[in-house]
Amino acid sequence: MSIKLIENKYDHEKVEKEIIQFWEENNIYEKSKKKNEGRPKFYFLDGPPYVTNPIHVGTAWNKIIKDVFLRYYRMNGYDVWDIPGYDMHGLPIEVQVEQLLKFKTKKDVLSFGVDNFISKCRNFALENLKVQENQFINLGIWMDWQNPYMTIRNEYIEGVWYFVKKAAEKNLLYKGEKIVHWCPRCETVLANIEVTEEYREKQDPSIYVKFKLTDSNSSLLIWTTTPWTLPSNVAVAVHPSEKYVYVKDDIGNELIFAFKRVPELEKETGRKFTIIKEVLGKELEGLTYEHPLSNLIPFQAKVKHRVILSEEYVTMLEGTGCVHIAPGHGKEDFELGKLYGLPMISPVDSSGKYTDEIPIYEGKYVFEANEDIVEDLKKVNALYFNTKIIHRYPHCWRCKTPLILRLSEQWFLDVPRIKDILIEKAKTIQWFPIDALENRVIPWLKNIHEWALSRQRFWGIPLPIWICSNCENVIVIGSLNELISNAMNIPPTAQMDLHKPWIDNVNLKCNKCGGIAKRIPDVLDVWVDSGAASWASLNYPQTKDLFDRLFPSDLVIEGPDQVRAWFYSSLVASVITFDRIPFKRVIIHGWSLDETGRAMHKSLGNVIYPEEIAQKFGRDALRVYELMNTTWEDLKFSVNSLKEIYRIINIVWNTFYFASLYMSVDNFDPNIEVKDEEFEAEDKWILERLEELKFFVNKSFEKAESFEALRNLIYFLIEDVSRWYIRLIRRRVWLEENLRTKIIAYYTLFTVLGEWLTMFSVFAPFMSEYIYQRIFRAKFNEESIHLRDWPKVRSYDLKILEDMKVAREVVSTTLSIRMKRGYKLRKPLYQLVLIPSNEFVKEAIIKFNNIIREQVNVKNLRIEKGDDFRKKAVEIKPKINFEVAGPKLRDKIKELTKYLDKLNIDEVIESFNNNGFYELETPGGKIVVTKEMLSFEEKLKGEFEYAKTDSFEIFADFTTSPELESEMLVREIVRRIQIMRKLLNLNVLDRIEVYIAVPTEQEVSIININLNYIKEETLAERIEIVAREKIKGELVREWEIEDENYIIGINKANK
RNA sequence: GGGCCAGUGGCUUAGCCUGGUUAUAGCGUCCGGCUGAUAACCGGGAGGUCAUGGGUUCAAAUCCCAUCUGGCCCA
Repeated sequence: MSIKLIENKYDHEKVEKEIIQFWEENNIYEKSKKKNEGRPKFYFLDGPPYVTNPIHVGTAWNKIIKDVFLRYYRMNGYDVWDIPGYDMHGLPIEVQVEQLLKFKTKKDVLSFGVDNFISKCRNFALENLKVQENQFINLGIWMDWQNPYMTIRNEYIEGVWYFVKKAAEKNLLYKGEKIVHWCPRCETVLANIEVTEEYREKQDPSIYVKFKLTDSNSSLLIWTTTPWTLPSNVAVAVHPSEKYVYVKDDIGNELIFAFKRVPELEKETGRKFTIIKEVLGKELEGLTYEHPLSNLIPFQAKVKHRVILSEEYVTMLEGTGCVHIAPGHGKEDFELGKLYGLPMISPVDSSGKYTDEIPIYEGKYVFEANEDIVEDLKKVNALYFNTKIIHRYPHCWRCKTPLILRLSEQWFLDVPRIKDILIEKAKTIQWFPIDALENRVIPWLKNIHEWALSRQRFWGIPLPIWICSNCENVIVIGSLNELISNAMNIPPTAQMDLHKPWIDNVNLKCNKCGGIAKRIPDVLDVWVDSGAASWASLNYPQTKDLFDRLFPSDLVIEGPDQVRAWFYSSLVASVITFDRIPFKRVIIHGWSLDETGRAMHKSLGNVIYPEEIAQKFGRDALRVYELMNTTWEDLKFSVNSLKEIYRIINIVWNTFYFASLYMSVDNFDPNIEVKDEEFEAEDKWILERLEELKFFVNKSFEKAESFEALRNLIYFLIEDVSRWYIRLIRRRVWLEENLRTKIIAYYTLFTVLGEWLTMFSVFAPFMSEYIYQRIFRAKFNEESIHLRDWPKVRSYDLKILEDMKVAREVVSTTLSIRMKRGYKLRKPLYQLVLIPSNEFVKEAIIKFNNIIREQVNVKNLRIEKGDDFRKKAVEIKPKINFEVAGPKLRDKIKELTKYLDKLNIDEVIESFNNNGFYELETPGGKIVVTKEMLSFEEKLKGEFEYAKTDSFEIFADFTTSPELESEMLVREIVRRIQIMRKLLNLNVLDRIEVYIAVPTEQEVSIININLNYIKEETLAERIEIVAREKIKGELVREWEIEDENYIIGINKANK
């Protein structure tokens, strides 16, 4: 196989189209897996994306990071388990399906038929899965797309059941009455973590209400923003150690509230309060009051309303310091209710409407009832002040309905009981970034509450709990086998599907009394599904071999929101089920924001989809752009920055184009044998530099810092290969014959680029493959770059790396000196004198003196000691201090001025140092010049320029000569011919004929002397110097060189 | 209300853990140069209250405290 030419312009569309097809037709992904079968395992666990919306660039970033690590481990010889997963149950899908079907309530679902609804949900999930799957594949993400895990499959459901069963065995599963966040539209409980998603602005009444004491004219003043909870009020809480006041306002009301709230209340209500009496909160305990609506609400007549104490829940920061307590509709209220044995009243049904317990409001939606209640309070003169407030209030995260708090019976997981174990286990997981454990994970775990597992919905994993209708025995099922062996009846279904409604028809035989046990109708919180992924995705407990081989996962990678979500649910589930951690290593990546730093939201209209970017700039550019970002910092997605990356990728491409151009033209055979001593200094350097790079890249991957690896790779290619190494080997590459040194340069470049590309392929798999196929297949056996092994690292020579740094510094410093002087690079510099600051620098300069000489175009390079050379280059010029010398020398000063330039400075200085003065002999007599009369200025001699760095000083000697001038002229002419070759679009190998008309005879001889050089440089067969009117050629051009006129004509030579 | 992360020229960013000459680089901009990779490349200039205010220290972008802005999380 030979090295093929790649296009001179990077065309991402062509590249990616071809490579996608290539991978598919040749099953490259499958081969990359097969290669490592039976070798050490690497179990990657995909955090399943939820299958509703198409992915955006943030979701893409997540999978792209995963892809990089998967490729890295595959290339390092691991047998990588890489199935993707999808989270497919839950309320979000139900809500979207309901919207499609135009359903308004849960009853609509029931009348539509649960089986029909379930099948709609399943199809919806599967369709969305397909959309996302195609998007992922399209980005070049290599996962086992043929075998994804889906939370809706029977085997997966069993895995989740297994967890519930274990929880039950450990007595962590219990049924309890709790105040829960409830969505009145979806008619189900929501878990805490679902609620915090959606705090949004809502306008509510803000009312102050008088609760008149039973045996006094005074009223407790309470404040609430939820009037609809007032019918359920049974108590008022006050702070025991805060001061409370009895006041009279300017219209005769007698009120009781916290002293600290007086100023705020005066401001808000516009009333003036006169304090009558002060008491401590605890003195109010036990006072009884009348519920203002007791006439309208039958059960309120029976309640004994009283004042209770709470340090914890009474704040002086808002309200009145007298807190309305409704244990059926508030978490704190509920806690206090239990403590004081208060009645738990919750006259609101699952759809958020009042029940018949309150006949006058029966059937009314609570938020709509607010106004009625306010009116009714007004009627009985209990409403003290009424206004509106806009505050943050929880809403249903899917349907955006405001939530209510409601007492309800649910199944809970007693997580707080295993809190300490969870924290201990979390500490044995390796978290990236390392601060995440202390700063995010542990604080979250310290703060956990019980977990409400049950949902009163349809599209979810059925809770595997059966209750005996006879003896109320609770049976929890942990697998399909267990279900079958305990079932009284398995409904005949062609396809057994563990979802509702099928499962609801399975009755079990009670293992205590033999009675009939029926399943509770609830499904599981969808967060439980993914929490079991670490084993359910391996079909455990249905089959055991995968689990035994793989569990626990070696790596998971997700966003910061998963600390409280998936990382948490996985930890809880795994610890409960196996007493083991679910994964050993966690990488937490940042959040994707738009260019201005705002989170991407559909509603903000700032969502960017990967397809748009891929189409414009290519998948590799998107990947490289996202992967360059520090993984655990937020990614501000900016198209402008992405364009920069696109440019970088172009340089990468260009570098490979350069290689492919010359190697293919020269038919370079990369399979040659090369001996160590054949390498030139720059070859040795780049090869050592490559080793250093490999070392850095590996180290970065060990620290999970793939972004550092990538930055190092790109820096190396641009800075060291493209801008330096290739510049150094140019002359060797232009050599016409297949000289050994040229072959060695090719060999070196081939080696470096080959290893580099292999590492780069995990980041930019498409272009890497494309280039590999054309250039590197000529040597490497692997059918695809992705079947290659990760390059091996050896120890490397640091000294040569340091030496080259010195050489590069010399070159750039000298170029900058030339620039200052306006001295063209084409014009050779006479001499460069370097004064190294130490031995090490000196050695480096000697080692790379050829490179330096060539790069700065200098004839002589000398190394000198500083002081010696300074004398030659620096001129010391005396200056007369007229204000000192004038008065003393008077008219003789003219004489001194005349002789000033002729003074022997060394003599003068010596005399000054010895005597303090100098005697100047002039025809007009002696002049005594004192030290004070002269000052000295150090000045570089005209032909010198000077520069200094930490490592060396440079004197550049710009002395010119006819030889240097002619050399420049020759190079100028060569350059003009080269431009003309380009204009004629000639191939690098095409030969030409040249005709030149020059201004004077002098140039004729210069050109004649250098004829061979010009021929070689320009591939000219013939050069003729002719008169201006005799110029011919396909292209004729007039040129100005050093203000003189030349005419050049060129022709493609006949073969 | 609480916790965590970030704030560095017009833009994107390195450095911060482990304090130490003149704060990194790219883009953009201005000037110049090179070029057998040629719609690539190189050199130089201008451009900075290192978010703000305190503190520790001989010395702070870096460590500590407070504040502001944005993000994430919790209540």
